[in-house]
Amino acid sequence: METIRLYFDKFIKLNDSEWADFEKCIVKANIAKNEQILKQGEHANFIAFIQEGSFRFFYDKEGEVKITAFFFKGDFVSNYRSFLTGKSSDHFIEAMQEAVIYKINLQELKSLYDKHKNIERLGRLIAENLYLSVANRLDSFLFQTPAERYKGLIERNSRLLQDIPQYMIASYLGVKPETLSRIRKRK
Amino acid sequence: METIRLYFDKFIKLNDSEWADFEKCIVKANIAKNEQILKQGEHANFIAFIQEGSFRFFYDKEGEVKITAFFFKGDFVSNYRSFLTGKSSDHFIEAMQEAVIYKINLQELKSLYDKHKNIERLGRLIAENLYLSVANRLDSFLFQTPAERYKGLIERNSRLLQDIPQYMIASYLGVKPETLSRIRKRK
DNA sequence: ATCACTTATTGACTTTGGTCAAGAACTATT
DNA sequence: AATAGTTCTTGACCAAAGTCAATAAGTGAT
Repeated sequence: METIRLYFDKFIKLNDSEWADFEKCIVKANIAKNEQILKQGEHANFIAFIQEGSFRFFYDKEGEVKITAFFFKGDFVSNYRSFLTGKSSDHFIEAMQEAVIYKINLQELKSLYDKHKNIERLGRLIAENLYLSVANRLDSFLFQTPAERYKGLIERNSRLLQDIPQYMIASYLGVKPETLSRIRKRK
Repeated sequence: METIRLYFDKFIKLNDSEWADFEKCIVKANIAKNEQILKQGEHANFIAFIQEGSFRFFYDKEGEVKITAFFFKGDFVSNYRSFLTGKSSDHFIEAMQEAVIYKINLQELKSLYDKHKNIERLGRLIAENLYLSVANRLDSFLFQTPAERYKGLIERNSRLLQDIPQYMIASYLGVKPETLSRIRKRK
């Protein structure tokens, strides 16, 4: 548990009493490859911190699969919209590799927000952080071509993308697998 | 000032002492049409609440103008990314009509976060709220055609879009004015 | 090593939106 | 009302990505 505390320290350093309460609400889970930690139609009543492994966040309507996000080691994983609004998720979250996560439940997090100002602040910092990720991703669609998005993605994440099939990367970039194949060839 | 308090009450009800401190940090400003409240290259050291009027959030590189967002009455307006990261803004924010806003300075907001737990919470709620807006906008690019984006936009905002020229709406939707003109014709 | 299965590439063709240019419609000012 | 300046529409053509189908390459299991 101390290893995960170091990760949270990057957001905010909790004192021992705050951390003790926080720790009580965290549940460690080992996730098998291809296991789904959230299904379409469920409410995302948790947010989880990834200690090891990676996840895909995808939408599946009548066999048409679209990958909206990848989550890697060190990221928070959830359907944050569903988490915030209480509405049911339109996406699945599925482990792409064996994974270790620390889950915290929505209700418990809310009472931690009430109890500790610093955890309330942690909640703000997480929200701001997630805002920045999604704003960056939106920008990549507003201002970049698929080829530029691909270039940026591999520059930032080449190692993590190593064992992700190309058709999933294509979906994440918003193009068809054939198109990504052609993008890769032409440079 | 009491009218604006009602708006903030929708996020969180501040008690009189919290509100008194909050109010001290708020600066009312009257903005002329076409006035820029943030310029490219500046750091967005404020966040503002719109009491009246509307703004466009746009990027201008060598005459190529792209509208990334509109902000209306009741919205918070800023370059939130620049606000959070401290980096300079790559966008302008410009009033499309005469406007009345309440600005709060970044440093002052930070000390309010330190002083009042409820304002810290307000900060979280604002961040969560802005997350949801940008996530919805990203979804509109991931899952919708330009025609669907247009339909959704006018359904949600028809009144507010009344006096915005079509070429700006096209830019917001990520298409050229000619294309929007054709979309409108074909239905 | 072989076979089955999944993933990636390639080619031919279609669809959608972009580009460029001309003209029509609208607005504001005198 | 006339003019100038925007904004919007339309047409002809172009470019980029999608679709469909065939084949190649890669992966795992026996």
